Amino acid sequence: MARILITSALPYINGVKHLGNLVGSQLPADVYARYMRARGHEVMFICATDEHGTPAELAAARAGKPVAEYCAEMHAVQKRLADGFGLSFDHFGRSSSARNHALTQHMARRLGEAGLIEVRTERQVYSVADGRFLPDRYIEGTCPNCGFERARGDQCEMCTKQLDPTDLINPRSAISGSTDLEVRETRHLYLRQSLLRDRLEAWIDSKTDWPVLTTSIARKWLRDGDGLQDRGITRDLEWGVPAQFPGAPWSGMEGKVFYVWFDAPIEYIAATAEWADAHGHPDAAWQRWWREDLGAGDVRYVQFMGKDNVPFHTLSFPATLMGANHDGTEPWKLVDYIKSFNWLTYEGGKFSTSQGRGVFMDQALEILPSDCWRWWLLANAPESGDADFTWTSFQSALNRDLADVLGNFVSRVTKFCSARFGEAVPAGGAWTEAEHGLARALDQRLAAYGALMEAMEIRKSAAELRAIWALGNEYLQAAAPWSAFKTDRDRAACIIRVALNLVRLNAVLSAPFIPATAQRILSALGCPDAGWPGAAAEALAALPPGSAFRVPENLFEKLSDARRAELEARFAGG
RNA sequence: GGGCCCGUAGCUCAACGGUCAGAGCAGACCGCUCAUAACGGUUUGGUUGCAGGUUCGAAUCCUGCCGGGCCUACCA
Repeated sequence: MARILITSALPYINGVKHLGNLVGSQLPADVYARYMRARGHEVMFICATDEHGTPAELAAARAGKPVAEYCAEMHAVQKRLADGFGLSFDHFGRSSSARNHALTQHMARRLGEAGLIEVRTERQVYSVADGRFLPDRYIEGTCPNCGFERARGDQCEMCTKQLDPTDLINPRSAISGSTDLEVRETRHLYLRQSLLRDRLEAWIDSKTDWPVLTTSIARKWLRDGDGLQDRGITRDLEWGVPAQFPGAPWSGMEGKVFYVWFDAPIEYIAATAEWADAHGHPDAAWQRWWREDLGAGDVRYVQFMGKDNVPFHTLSFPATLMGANHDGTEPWKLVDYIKSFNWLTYEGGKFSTSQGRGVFMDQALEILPSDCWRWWLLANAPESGDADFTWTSFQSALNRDLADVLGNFVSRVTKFCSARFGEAVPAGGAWTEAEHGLARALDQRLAAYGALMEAMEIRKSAAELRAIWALGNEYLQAAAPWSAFKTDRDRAACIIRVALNLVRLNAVLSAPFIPATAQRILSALGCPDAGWPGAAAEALAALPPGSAFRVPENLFEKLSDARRAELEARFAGG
């Protein structure tokens, strides 16, 4: 039995996430976690809301609420949606938790003691009307290069020129529109990650099995220009982890908080501590996942994220953990494998909150059960390149894969048995070559499925799973119990007994992808407790003759053309 | 500007130096009738974006070009 630590990128707090966000980290992480648990491994699956930063403060202001209250509410919303999608986090924490405050400050102090933090004075744009410093992209003005009037302070979207906010002509606050801006001096803490450049590069180089997408982004940052740049890790904001605290090896940081990207990854650790607290466990319970000197030596740590998160997870966060262990007394667990994803687009374009374009998590659950979404999203996860959500593709996956191939198989087997033998696994008959052939085919596919799941090949795993579902229909067609029943009742009983067991096996194997449906099947079969199969021949005999079942309601309702067209129109945005 | 990824059957993708380039969907034909008119089988369909090069052999490696996407460090 292995011990596997899994973290999914933290969803940002300022609103409900769309399907692309879901499939970019949390959903595939969930599949992996469920699979590993099913294989009997000890799993710790952690996620949390990422609650700090300028957008959170602005969203709270727009909602007319104190930011703490806003975040608490949005956390509850995201928690409810995560539950709705069956995301099986061991803990869904909050980056604003007391645990994260303490741990972030602890890490910062350790980095300070290691000489990896320095105070720098810089000049930033301050908006008097908004009462806050403005990040570059929150300043708008006319592009000095092309004359575009709504250029952002970091870059002009029209001519793509990189800008400095002070380059803009007629600059104004993107928040309030105020032109009452001034450049003020402010002091910030910088993480001197450039000092760790060589160690980070050696560490990245040692990860020969990582996806190209992951390592190429990391190398780009390590080598681009003058190499890895130091990074400001504080901001002039109200809401966050205070950068000045008792024991801090610096002064003058009053009124400032740590940068959201500094404290967010630390929340992976803090959320595990939150988990321990919630279950009344001592610190040792979470430390054995995160500290190599306290039991994490045999942990395999896997992170799931969208490609935009890669620089922070391959460089800044490892630099933080390496630096915090400068004297060898705090060996924090570094990530062993990073699974990164491309983007999901919507009908050929981008998801857009402002335009109401694309499907968001709350809307999805109102339309159809979570497993329908899980299945399409996972079977089409953006692994090798961006993937595109279309209603046509979604309809096909739902109607063909789920309703016809899987759902109808369960239906035809249970109904046939119910009508001919009653609602219990029938006895009689012995295996023939047809059953042995089925078992051999299953063994092969099971091995392939397992290998793909171990490798986190999500799409390929889904395709293999679908092929396993199809084996049931092929077997029934070849064995034809409806014919056998007329001449050889025992033969038909044997076929249906095997088929009912295959229904059970399908439920077990499908659980990582469509957990709710798997549970419905298993409970209909009266065996909610189902272990991962070994040899197919044994798995096909797990339900003994006489064991009672009931015919479940149809597992999946199909999506009609009319309904599809209606949904297409509803979410087209614009 | 620089960097990275992608471009394979009508559609979505697989194959990552080696038997006729595969699968699902869509299309055609045949079969079955237990089942959500569901299922099974057969089959049509590709000068692998373009042009060169390396190699006994290239979708796969190299060069250039065309097209699409992403990143480029104060959004997260």
